[in-house]
Amino acid sequence: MLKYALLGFLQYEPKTGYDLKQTMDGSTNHFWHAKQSQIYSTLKQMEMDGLVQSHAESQESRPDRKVYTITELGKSSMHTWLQQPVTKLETPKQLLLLKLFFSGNIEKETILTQLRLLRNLHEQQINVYKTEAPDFINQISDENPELRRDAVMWEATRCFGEKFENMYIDWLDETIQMIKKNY
Amino acid sequence: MLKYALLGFLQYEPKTGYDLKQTMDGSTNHFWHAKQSQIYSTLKQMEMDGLVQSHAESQESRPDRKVYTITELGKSSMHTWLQQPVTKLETPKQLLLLKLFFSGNIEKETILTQLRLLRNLHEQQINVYKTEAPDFINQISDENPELRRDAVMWEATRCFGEKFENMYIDWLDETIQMIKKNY
DNA sequence: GTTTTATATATAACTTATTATATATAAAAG
DNA sequence: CTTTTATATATAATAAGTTATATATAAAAC
Repeated sequence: MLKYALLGFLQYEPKTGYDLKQTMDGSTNHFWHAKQSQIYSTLKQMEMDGLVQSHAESQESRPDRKVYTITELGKSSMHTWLQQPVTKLETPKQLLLLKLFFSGNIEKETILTQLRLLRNLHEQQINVYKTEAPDFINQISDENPELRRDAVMWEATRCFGEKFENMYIDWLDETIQMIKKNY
Repeated sequence: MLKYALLGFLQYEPKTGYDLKQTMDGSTNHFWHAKQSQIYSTLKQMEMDGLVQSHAESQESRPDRKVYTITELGKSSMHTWLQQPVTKLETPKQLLLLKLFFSGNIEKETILTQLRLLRNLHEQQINVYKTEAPDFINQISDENPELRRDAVMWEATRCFGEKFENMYIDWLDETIQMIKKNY
């Protein structure tokens, strides 16, 4: 599926693997991420499949930039994918839940410490969604009115992140209380 | 990480790869899943690493059962893992959010149809958490009082699933309204 | 002035996960 | 009585993802 994320960004403008990594880290990271090495090898595969085309751009004092441009095949392939609905529930892997599931004979305080540590991490993440993210979206949609519809979608994914983190913290608080009582 | 899921179940009793697949499908599936082939190859690797030991059990009219038993090394390895806290936020991949993020020039009705379809799937899943899952947990913890603490943990993961699905449906409803208005 | 960080690209080795396929039998369904 | 489903085990081929490493330069920090 990574190829669709890359095609998605290349629809706006040509980019290098490096650019794509930076862009993903700053936007889709909370629901789609990839390592640099995976982006490079996926781009290579995508060029072989005719979805993108690369050309070298020389720079004065840096190595050449290998800039990828989306092809017509890439555009139609992306469009087709976007039309298709998600027909199966996703059950993403959650390390914390796996650990908790088997923690029936772990000391009470060890578990509580783990849950409180995780609560801090999630609280930090909420602030990212509440401040950084909306600024970024408002800025883009003010400066580029033609991206208004895109910005609606970006805002929807930001909302999801915020809701998810709030739900997660609620659950952590309930679980901490539950373990205090019943354990 | 799959090995810890397998070790976790083998702590209760020896099982075959087939058993483990059935058990996972019926319990950890919403936060940890694996294909049969992955379970078989992971068990093989785990035996080489000394975490489990297998023995053949012959059956009258079926192929032999290859039953895996957890070793002392497996038990201590599992215990060590359970003590370690989760120190990084997980950002699980979500196909629907990726698709939505790039749906800025997809027809309104196409997106709304996709979101409504997904809403149905999540509503079905809520019922699983609200009925099937708690029954299973109550039954086990009544019949096996020594598993009371385990059942507390299982209930915590079930709660997460229920909360997650409720949050997801709320978000879908809000997003559907938002797209109706702003698109 | 030396170290660190950022820019920019890329590969090798490895781990993890998925899809497809193979064998074999018995019970249940049509 | 034929097909399908369930039980039970397993491998091959492929795809996806991670970790570690390599090269090269310039700007910024210490």
